[in-house]
Amino acid sequence: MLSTEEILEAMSEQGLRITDQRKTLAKLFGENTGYLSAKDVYKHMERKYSGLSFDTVYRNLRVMEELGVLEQIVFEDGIKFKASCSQDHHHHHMICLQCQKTYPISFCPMNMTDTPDQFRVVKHKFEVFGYCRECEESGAEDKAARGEEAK
Amino acid sequence: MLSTEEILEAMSEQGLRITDQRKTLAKLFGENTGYLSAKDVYKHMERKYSGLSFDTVYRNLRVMEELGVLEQIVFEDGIKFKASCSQDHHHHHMICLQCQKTYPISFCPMNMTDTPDQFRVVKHKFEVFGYCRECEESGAEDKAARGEEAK
DNA sequence: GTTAGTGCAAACGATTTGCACTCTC
DNA sequence: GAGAGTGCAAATCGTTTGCACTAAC
Repeated sequence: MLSTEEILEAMSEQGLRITDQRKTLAKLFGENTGYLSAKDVYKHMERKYSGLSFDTVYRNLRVMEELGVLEQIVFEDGIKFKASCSQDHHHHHMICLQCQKTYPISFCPMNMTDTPDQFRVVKHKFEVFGYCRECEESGAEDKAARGEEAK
Repeated sequence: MLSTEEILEAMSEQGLRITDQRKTLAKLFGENTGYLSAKDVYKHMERKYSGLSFDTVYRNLRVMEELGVLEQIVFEDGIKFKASCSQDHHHHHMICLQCQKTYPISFCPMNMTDTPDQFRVVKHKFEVFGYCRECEESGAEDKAARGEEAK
C-alpha cells in the first residue's frame, strides 16, 4: 500500500499543490489500511480544521482517486476509499466488516473459472468479508450487527 | 429465477395487495434476466401509468426486495434489481456490462480460498463482468464505452 | 368498510457547482 | 503574482416521508 510520502510525492509530481489539508489526508490514508467513507474522512479532519467544509473533502478525495493514489469501492452503505495498493500484482481482498481493514488474498479465482465462449470477460470482483482477529476479540460483531453492512 | 406468477404468488401470500402496477412490476422482472435501476423501472412503467410517481416505484421495489422476490446489488452507478434466483443452490454470476443480463456460474472460489485462521469469513462476493454474445455481436462495447460501469 | 397502495409535495442526505477569497508555488 | 485550493451557499440528484385520496380485499 502507498505510504504517506508516496501519496504526497505522486500528488506533487502531478502538479497538485501540497496544502496542509492534503498532508493530513495523505497521512490519514498512508497510515490506515481500512476503507473510509467521505464522512469518516470529514470527521477525522474537522478536529484539526475548524471551518472545514464537506465539499473540499469530496473534492480532494475525487482528485486523489482520479490521480490513482486512492482507490474506492462501493459498499452497501456507500463509497469508501483507501490508499492504492502498490500495484505489484493482481490480487483480491478480505475486508473486515467492523474496522474495514483489508488483507490481501493472492489467489485469483478467474484462472479456474470456466468462462463460456459466448461471454467475453472484461473484469471481475472477488471480495471476502468477515471479521479480523482484533475485531473478533473485542466482540466487534455485536457492534456491527446493527450496522448496514451485515444485511 | 422467479417467474411472474411466482413473484405475484409470493406477494399475495404475504398479504400484499396485487395492484395493477404490481402486476406490471412482476411481469417486468419475471421476464427480464437483467438488472434494472429504479430509474429503468420508472421509465418502463410510466408509459403505461401516466401519473406515475417515483416514490411508488421506490416503495414497491423496496417492499419486493424485503419480501425476497427481488434481489439488489450495488453497481458503481447505483443500486439495481432483478428477480431473485430460485435459491436452489449457492452460485455466482457473470453480468453483461451492456444489457445487465446475468448468467450463473456454479463454481464458487471460496472452497479453494486459503482463509487464514485470524479471519472469520462471513460472506463473499464473486462477480464476473463482460459482454454476452448478443451484445458483443451488436457492437455493444462502443455504446457501453461511454457509460459509467466500465470505468 | 377497512386498510394498504398511490400521487403529490416536501423533506432529506449525499454529492456537486459557482463564486469570491486565500494560499502554495 | 498567477492559478490552484478553499469555504460558503446554493443547486442537484437519488431516495424517503407525511398526508389526503383511491382502490383491493
